[in-house]
Amino acid sequence: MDNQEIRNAGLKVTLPRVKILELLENSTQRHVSAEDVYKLLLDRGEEIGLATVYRVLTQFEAAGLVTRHNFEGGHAVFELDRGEHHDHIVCVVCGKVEEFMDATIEQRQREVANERGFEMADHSLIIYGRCNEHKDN
Amino acid sequence: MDNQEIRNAGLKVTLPRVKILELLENSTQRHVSAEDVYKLLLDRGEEIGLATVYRVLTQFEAAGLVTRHNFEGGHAVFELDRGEHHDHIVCVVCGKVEEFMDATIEQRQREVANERGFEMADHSLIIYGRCNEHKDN
DNA sequence: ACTCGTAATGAAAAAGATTCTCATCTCAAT
DNA sequence: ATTGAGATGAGAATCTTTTTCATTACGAGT
Repeated sequence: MDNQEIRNAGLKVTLPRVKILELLENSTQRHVSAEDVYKLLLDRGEEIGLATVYRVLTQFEAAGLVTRHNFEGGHAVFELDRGEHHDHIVCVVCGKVEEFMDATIEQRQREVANERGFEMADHSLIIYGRCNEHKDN
Repeated sequence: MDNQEIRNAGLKVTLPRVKILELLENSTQRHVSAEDVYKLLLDRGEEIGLATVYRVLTQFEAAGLVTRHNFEGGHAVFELDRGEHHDHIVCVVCGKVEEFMDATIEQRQREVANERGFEMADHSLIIYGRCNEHKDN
């Protein structure tokens, strides 16, 4: 379970780390900022310092447990890695985020990289648009 | 020339705006942060306040003159729009940035958005990889 | 060219996000 | 249980960006 994942990451199994990982697994929000994590933990009665939240999230990222996204808004959001890769589409009006995976795009990205002598390691694709409810505005 | 572009954006033609636009056109760096712009202007002997640089860049973005990128690093970078849209491929070893445009990917993005009830307004695609000289490492 | 109202600027303060410092505490190997 | 390395918490510090507000500059109309 959690403890093993943390251990595998080469980190000591501490209460803050366990609680943060639990929260990421159980939260209804898929994309949370450090501040979000801090507050959600408070709601659950866990008083874990904000600095620790930042530290742990950064460590989880380095360990490949979570991914950090630099969406717009001046702050990073984190997402628990669940194996399956996907990209994001964000509503510029309400901020709603949906996920998608498109084989054609994935394939072409790899080709584009190769054509330019690059070996693709990773990529970040975010589509911005107006969702159903905000197409007018 | 510049003045007209600024006027077309619905902005008054002021010295700071002209100087910043000039700098973006002549700079060798394609991607500059607000801080970069501020310092490059200082180097040229133009003392324009940092707050003004932020304001003007934001206005230029709203006017479609420049694009704001949220690369990693905790700060935004701006790039002068030269008409032709393109995405970026970044070498994770040396930081080299190349630009590309792929019609297939562009097309699929629009389709993916539509399939999900979104109307695409913009997108950000960054491929990370190892360039020619760093494929080993 | 001159006047005048509006919009723009600069400096400093404020706000927001993230990192750092350091004294204290906790995990886990012995 | 002991102990030392690593982790934590609180607050300070740093960095980026925005806001405030008094002053200044643009440009429309004369």
